[in-house]
Amino acid sequence: MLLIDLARTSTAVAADSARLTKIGHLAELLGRVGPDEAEIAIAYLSGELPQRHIGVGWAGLQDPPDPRLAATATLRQVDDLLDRIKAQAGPGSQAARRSLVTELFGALTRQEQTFMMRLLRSELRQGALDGVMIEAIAKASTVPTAEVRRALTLRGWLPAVGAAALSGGVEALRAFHLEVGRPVSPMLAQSATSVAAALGKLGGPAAIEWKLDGVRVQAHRSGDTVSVFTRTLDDITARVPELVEAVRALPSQDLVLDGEVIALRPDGRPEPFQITSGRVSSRVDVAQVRAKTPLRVFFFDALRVDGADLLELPGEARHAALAAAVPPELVTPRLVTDDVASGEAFFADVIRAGHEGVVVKSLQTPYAAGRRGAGWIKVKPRHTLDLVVLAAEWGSGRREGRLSNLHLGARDPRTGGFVMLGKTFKGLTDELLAWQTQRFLELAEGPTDGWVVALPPVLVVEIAFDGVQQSSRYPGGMALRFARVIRYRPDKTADQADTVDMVRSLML
DNA sequence: TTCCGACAGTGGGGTCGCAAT
DNA sequence: ATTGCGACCCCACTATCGGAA
Repeated sequence: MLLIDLARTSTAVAADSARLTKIGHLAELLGRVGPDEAEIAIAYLSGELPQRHIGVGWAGLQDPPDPRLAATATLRQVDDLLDRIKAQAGPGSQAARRSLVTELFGALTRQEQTFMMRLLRSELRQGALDGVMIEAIAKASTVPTAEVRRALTLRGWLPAVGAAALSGGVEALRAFHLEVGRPVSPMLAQSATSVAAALGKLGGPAAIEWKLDGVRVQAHRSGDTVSVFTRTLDDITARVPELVEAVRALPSQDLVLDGEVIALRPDGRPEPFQITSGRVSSRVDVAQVRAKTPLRVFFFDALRVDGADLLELPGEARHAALAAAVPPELVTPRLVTDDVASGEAFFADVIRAGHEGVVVKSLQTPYAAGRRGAGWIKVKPRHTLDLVVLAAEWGSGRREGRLSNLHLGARDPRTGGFVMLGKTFKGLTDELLAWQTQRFLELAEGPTDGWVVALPPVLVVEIAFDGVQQSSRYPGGMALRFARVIRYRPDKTADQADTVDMVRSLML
């Protein structure tokens, strides 16, 4: 199949906002693709690459060569070239990559170039990714959607699942099963603003667990072989030897466990996320960083114990299996209750202990891998500050032509100026985007660089955030974590905005 | 007819490791 | 040694479609 077929389908998918129409276009194409190119087609049209990553990003895609007029590139040819790009390593690899990228784009028409550019930048913008592709695969292979989802849960990679469905139907999908050593898409949580709200959503007794501010891990054990995977299914076994040892020391020889690793201080309080993240990211001299920053693991779910797949079991049964397989010091602390007051008290204790929050979990729901299932609801405390808008950046995609990303500053009483603490684009409605674009342009002073519009510090905006972290990027040495807009504060002037000292007092 | 679950899109800060300068 | 870049950790929120209620 030719790349132009995919590019045309992508254009058609993007052209109509109706999901059923998108599914129709995608299914039509999947009906035409040969078995040897099905994985490539599914990957590209759901916004990913069979190679996952090829070491080329935004900077490596500048200045493509002139497009060709005739479309001749096949999926197989493009895939081979991406393989070669990914394979480059060592001195001279950047130049080699650049030259191969030029070769690739030089073989494409304008429409194909646009498609490839978006794909490689992870900005497909056709209103269809995995979720829509799942439906298209089901339609093209006349298989129930639930069967595709089930297989994806267990295999973790849609192109492989889709190719199987297209060539072998339901039978081929049924052949996918939980395999020790191959990661499962982890179950995700929804959010609520309070424990009471979370309990209300679930109705009835629920488990309230510590939410640790660390890195999600999925540990697999088969005999002496232990593998550890992240939320995105990357293998980090070599970086977390303490976890490998802990799992190997368990009596059970056959395990798949879900949990979190985190660096704790000697007094048991958590290190800032930056410390845990840095430790888990380190690949060189692991023994050395381990001695300095040991990791602890806390498991909260069991997907397999001693030959039994537990995914379909209710949460409480899975937890019972976990508690039987793992000693209590490796299990995430929890409270099972339907009493709002004791739940809120538990939450307050967790926050006092320095942790991120809690996850309220249904006792009934199965492990809904890869989806933000309604069975898990996270609750975190929310801080707010009144900050001053210092500048704004032009948005892209559906925010093109709108001033979107706000630069936020706190008042510095010593200088009378403002200290930037970070940016945010979150929490803005279309209406607010339109309003602020107009208002900012009225206020803007002086020329802009076409990207950032500087503003006089007069507008006050209420910002929610999860915490203050150390920063080497911003002049105050601190930045807000997960900042989002709550509302503008027209009732406040800039000299009533919160101060850097107040922000600094939150950084502990 | 209204409600709501799921999805896609739009980006945020920080860290590490590698290649280039 | 320092800088630029890609990849990955953590992530919040709104708009939209279409099935559920």
